[in-house]
Amino acid sequence: MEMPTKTLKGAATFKEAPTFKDQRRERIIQVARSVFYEVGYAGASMSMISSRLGGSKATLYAYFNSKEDLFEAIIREQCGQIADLFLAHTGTDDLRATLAVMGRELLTAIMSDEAVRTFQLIVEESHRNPQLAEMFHNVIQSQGGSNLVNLLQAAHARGQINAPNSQEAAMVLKSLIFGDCHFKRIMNLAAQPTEAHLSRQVDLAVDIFMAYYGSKSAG
Amino acid sequence: MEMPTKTLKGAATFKEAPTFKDQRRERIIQVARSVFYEVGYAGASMSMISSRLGGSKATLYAYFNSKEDLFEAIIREQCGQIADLFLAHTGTDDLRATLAVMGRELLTAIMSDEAVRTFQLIVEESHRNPQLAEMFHNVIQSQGGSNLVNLLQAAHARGQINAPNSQEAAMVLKSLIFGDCHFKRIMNLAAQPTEAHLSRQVDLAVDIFMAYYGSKSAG
DNA sequence: GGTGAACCGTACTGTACAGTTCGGTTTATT
DNA sequence: AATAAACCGAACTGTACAGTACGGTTCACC
Repeated sequence: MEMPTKTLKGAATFKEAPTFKDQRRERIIQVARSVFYEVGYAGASMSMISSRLGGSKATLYAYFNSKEDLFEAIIREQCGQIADLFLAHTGTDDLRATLAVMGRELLTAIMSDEAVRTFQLIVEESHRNPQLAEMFHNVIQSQGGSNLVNLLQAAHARGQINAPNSQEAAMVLKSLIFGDCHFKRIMNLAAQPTEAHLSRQVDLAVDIFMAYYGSKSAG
Repeated sequence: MEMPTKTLKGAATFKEAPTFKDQRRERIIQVARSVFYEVGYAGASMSMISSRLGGSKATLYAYFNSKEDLFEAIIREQCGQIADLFLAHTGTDDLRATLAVMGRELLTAIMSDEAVRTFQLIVEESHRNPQLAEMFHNVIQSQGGSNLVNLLQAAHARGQINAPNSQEAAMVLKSLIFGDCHFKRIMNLAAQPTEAHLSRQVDLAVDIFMAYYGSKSAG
């Protein structure tokens, strides 16, 4: 069903073809995303999407079998973009600095307009489509979190902190970093935080974290 | 428009009448709530509600002018019920114990099935109806939170903790108490926590909180 | 310059919904 | 028993939607 062998688009036969219809697919996702993000899943209609797209509804259905399919593709793509925000970190000797950097990264990612709206839509659809929630959580947990777990584990082994349960310690740090920003943001009760607010939040989180795990014997 | 003077229902003229139609109104809210909670706002229909209620749709509209009205009444009532879960607390000398008790109360309330579902519905509707989000947040913040702020303020004044910014300290404690339970719960990725898990979470939160604010100079 | 796939526009099918209307019926107050 | 309010059931209005059908059109490739 998918283009067997076929020289295409002038550009010779690279392994990664320039994609005749992948481009269109990408554009559909872009447009549909903006519609879903404006009016929510239930509020959006395929007619609205196709009209804003410019083409016909039939074309839309040639790329996606259903509204649900399209929505899923959008969330999937968005999760990928959020995951890309998390860089790989190797711990340095300055643990506090490393945690602060990772914390800023995490908080910035999760508080971005796109991530917040994605989260809201996932919550809205979490009954009909629980896999989306799992996927999103994996992005935050694994991409943004297992980094953290590994780092804390290493720091524990090095004796920089006393955190035998690195999973739990990572959870604590994440909770401190999020603060109540995220909670409020999800309800549209707060705008994207300023750089200053963000820094304050992360620094406080690291301070508190280190006060507990830094030196004394813990749990 | 509302029953001028009228002896009613056998029961004599108390100030708080036994309510001929308030009972029915209450029952409508009950039924509608269960429907909204099962299928969400968009997924629910007034026909479904009235049929499950037993009466006719016209009766339903005699009590509530619109679907939106009905939904709002439900959320409002639910917020009231959640607020009722928070008791008044006067600080004792044992600060840790007091914090643990309040923490358990807060976590139990916010992690209950009803509170979680209410939160999800509010998120779903937060674009169309931002006041609901505000109301919900007020319940958590003011009922469950200003207690905490006052208590921490008093503890600071008494020298039990060093937290000049009691607002911020309360935020920190709340974040620690919530942990990642709430985050996961909202996405339907976790069930109601067990008593043991709940206790562990709160005790850890209080430990970390006191490690930072308990003795040394902070912020 | 001809073949076929992708596309367009538009109209259609069938369904579902919010909210209304209305004639008949119960129920409670006098 | 008489009066009026509340209620029932069921049909109805108008709208909006997901998804399909189809004849005509572009456009890439041979």
